[in-house]
Amino acid sequence: MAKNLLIVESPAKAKTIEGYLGKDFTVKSSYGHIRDLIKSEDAIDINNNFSQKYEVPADKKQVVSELKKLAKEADFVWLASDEDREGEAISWHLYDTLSLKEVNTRRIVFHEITKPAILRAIENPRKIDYNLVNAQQARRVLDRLVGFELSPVLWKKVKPSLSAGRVQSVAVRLIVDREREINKFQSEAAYKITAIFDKGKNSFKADLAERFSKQEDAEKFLQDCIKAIFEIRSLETKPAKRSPAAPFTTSTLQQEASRKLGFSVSRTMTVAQKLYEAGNITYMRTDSVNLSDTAIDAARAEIVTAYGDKYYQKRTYKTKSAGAQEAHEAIRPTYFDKHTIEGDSSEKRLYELIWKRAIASQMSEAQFEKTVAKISISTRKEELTANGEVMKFDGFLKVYLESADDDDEDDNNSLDNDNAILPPLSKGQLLDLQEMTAVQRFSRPPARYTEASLVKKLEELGIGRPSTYAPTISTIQNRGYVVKEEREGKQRAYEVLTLSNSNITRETKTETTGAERGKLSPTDIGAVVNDFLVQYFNGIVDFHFTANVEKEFDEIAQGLKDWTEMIRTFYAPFHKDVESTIQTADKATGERELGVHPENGKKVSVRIGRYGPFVQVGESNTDNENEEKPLYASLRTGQSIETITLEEALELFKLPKAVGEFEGKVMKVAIGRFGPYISHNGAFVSLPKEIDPLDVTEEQAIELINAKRKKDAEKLIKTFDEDPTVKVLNGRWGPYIEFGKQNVKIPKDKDPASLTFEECKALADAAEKAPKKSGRKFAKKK
DNA sequence: CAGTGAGCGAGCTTCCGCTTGACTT
Repeated sequence: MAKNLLIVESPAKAKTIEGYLGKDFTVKSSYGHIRDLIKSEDAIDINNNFSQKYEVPADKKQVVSELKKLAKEADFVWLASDEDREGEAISWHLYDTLSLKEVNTRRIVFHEITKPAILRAIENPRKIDYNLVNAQQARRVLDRLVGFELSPVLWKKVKPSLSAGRVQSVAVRLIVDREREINKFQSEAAYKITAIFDKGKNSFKADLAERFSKQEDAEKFLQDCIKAIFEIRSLETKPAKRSPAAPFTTSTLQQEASRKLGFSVSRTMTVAQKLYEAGNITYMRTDSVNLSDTAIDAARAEIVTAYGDKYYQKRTYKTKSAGAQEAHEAIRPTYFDKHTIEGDSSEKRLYELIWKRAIASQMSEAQFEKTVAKISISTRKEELTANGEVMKFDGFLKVYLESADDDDEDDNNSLDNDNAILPPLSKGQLLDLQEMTAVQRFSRPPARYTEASLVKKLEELGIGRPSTYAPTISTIQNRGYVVKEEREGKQRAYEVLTLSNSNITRETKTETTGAERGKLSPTDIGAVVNDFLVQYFNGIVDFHFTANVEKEFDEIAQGLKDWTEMIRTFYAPFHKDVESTIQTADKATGERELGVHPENGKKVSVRIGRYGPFVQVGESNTDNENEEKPLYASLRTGQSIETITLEEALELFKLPKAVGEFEGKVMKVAIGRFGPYISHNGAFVSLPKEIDPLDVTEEQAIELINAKRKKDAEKLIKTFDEDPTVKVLNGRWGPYIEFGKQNVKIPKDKDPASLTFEECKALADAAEKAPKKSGRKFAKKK
């Protein structure tokens, strides 16, 4: 039996370290935290210095008992969890739960998984740092108190099962605020002037910094240019340079994989996890941009061999994010000489991205020569500007260029042609105008957040951690606060004036604007919950709340502050707010009056109900028995109680409507949870997007029903005489049986075409009896 | 899933941060 037990957080790390340490060491993993606060409300005793009740969750029992057994047999136990607040707490929980003794327990830390770093750590053991543990307890207790006191307020005042927390509620707030900025935004149009000078390969572009908001001013400008003389008044050339970006952290990896590979934040993490477990990259949940010395050496060797000395530039990076705890290295390839890896295409692509970014981070800067030519116009006081850029040395750009977010590229400034190459020019040179255009451009509203740009923002605010960015984004979507949507763009007309051959022509063109994919927008419930929290708990959803408490956690970690004192100071007023809100606040429904019905003069209003947002026509609580009951209609997907108009709301009452008959049964069009559909004789057919549910014709409906039947028939493998509702079908994941409301997968060793009814029944019964594994948390209510 | 919205009340929901699989009609 090994004399030493060393415990780290991650099993992949354990494997690597075991290789470095030889047979005197058994290296095991705790799989993260092994204990947590008990689930019930009495986990924290408010009246007894916030003392906590912990338990080992069911899925950690096995890990703990194995570690306990090994710890008993070992001479020394080395606690090697990460060197940050959470890691220190993990060590303490291990110490406590495994009943370790101080004499044979060692706490060690390292920031990189390299042999020298591990050996150095083993030579420098220390004791558990209880200040750091206390800081973690403060963090844990604060989050529990906030989450478990705020959420029930929402259950009472908004809707059951909702949630609020220090991190998620701010994430939702960012998205709600952004949506309102967009709704409020008034687009302004202005004419942008661009000129093309000279011919053939000498031709180049120049533009005007000023824009004209009135068409007649733009036209006047072009008019003035017909007879003008264009002369280069000044010519300035200066060197410019560009430096590589730091190697990836979790957040920057998520952003770049989203922009360059189109990965969602959670997909990036799943793929990165595979790369990590296969030993191809370092740990993927990190806030550090630091590379180990061995990594820098390996990168240098790689760069010098592949590109030569002058491409190498040793660089060290400093983190910019406020809350960084830097327990790990930056994300980098384990071996820089491994250019490609085994794996599926997403693993290969993500690895390539990581490899390039890490390599580029140790390369020399790219050098440019920037030229700015100012061109005077004899008939006007304004000047045109031509920008040119020539790359003198590519440097790091040989391997990697960081891309920018949508909202970074700004077509409102006049520098969007600064990558162009200018022909040889000289001061005083006269230019020959080929063409000049005045194009109507519109100012753009702020961009909606993508998952990745939300992560970026949260990181800037110091909210959330590398391990929680992806889960937080899932949470706010699962709670129904936020949706990720595709938005179709709208057509917009714009004017183009062209001056060519001393002649000005005018043309109206159209462009698509506002088309978006994968952007986050708030739901009505998200907005109502947000407004409620902002009104009654502004301190908690304040963007700086986390940053402020983090400062206090740091003081606790340094031993300068008592953690119970900090929590007490926070909790007293917070709890008072909770109590008074429960007492005084009205139920939040987001109710908004749209006006009165044009025909019967009844009040039309929208609000959130048990089943989501809806319109109501007429008063609900009438004292008069004789008065008619109000009418209700649900809003459609994409509509919001905040922006819906009276006209749109009244449209909703036109459905469901009968569109005709088919095979002696009525066909009805209605809007369901998944969009507009036709119902006919107990069957349902979704309407394609391009058909407006309000003007579906009888012919269209019949056609759609027949198309659906045909498609279903293609999926069908067989049916049975015993029970025609039981079907064997070909699905997206292979063949399955539809047995009543149950879908049962057919095992690979069975041929779907030759299944008998009895076999199907047996498979369905077996699936029914099989214990429902709780992978998903969407427990269906009866 | 497939057009619901009264009011009452039992019993449920909920946080953030460490980890990895199990899961997907």
